[in-house]
Amino acid sequence: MLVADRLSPTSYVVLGTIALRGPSTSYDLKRAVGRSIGYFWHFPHAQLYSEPQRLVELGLLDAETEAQGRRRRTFRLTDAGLDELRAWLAEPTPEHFQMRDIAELKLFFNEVGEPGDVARLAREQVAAHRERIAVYEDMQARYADLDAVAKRMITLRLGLEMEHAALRFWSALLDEVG
Amino acid sequence: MLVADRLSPTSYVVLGTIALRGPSTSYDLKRAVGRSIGYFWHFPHAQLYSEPQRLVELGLLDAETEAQGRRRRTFRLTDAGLDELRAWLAEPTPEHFQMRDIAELKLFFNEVGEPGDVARLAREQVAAHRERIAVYEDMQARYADLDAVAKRMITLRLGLEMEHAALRFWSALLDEVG
DNA sequence: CGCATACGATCCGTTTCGGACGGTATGGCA
DNA sequence: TGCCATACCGTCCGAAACGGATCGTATGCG
Repeated sequence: MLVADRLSPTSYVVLGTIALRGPSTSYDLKRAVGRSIGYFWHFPHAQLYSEPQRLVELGLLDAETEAQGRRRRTFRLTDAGLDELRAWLAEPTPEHFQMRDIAELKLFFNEVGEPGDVARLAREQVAAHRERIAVYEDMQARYADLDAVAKRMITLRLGLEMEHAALRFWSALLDEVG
Repeated sequence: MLVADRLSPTSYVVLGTIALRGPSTSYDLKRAVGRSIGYFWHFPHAQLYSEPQRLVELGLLDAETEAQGRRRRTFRLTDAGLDELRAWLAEPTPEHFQMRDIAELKLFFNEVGEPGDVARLAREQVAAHRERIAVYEDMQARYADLDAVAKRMITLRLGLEMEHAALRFWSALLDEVG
């Protein structure tokens, strides 16, 4: 069995984050993911504890446990791990993105609800997307000139495009239904 | 324990789809979801067989089994089920939408890859989003004047906004690195 | 009549999920 | 110095989600 067959997107998040930050504990990963990828890829933290262990067993990471104190486990990329990550970056991406938007679901079923529901929903969504846009713009402003992270920050532009698209849609809908 | 606490978005997809189409078998649900919600909310078909049964136990659906032949089970909404659905439609939606976009993940980690990777990725994504836009536009054209489904088709507009946003982003990126 | 194909349903092992919990270090204050 | 509050850090576990494999049933066609 190919190693790559045993890997999920989660695996690559772990490999990639360690590649970017250097040797990391699970807690480091948790915080790093929370501040970055977490915004566009939902992630239960428990995975950041189990997944690295799996990757060690597959030979893509190795681990070192602190001698005393908390006995934190620090994971670092092996050569095989880096190769695997690079291969993944180079290969085609057949899956289309997936969305999970409760609001869109509610909108789809709006016929069943009360007349006012759609307007309330739209108002809420407008507010939520505005808020998120503010967060992204703030991040962009704070990191814009840090060369070290500039290349990662490009995903923020995609996030902003998406948020603006959603905002446009819900605003227009709100105009229509009042 | 409140009934609503035992419900997931999946539950509302089932309740909502039955509300829109009337009494349905699991297979009906599977096809209906595949043609509509499936485009913006990923769904393993097995759930459409287990979830209705759960909802029967919660009193939100009731079921009738064909006497002979395939003994299909047809599910219909109970009053409690309709109330539950309506309550959900009326209540606030605190969660922000979630995306899962492998391409965005790869872009975030692009520093680790080869220089050409980003351009290849962008080219792929441009093609994929163009294709999806064509599908949506086709659906829109075909159903535009069917009053029966017009209200649901509004979610298509949101889907199109999202796809165009993604397309804009990847096209611009391609211009920059391509 | 027999076979190919689409229809319809279920099973089951694996992975994900997320919330709850429990232990550990640190700094401040009494 | 000892205690407490708080942040830090890690794990567990039941419940869903997942998806692929499988299996019976009807239908149409040669």
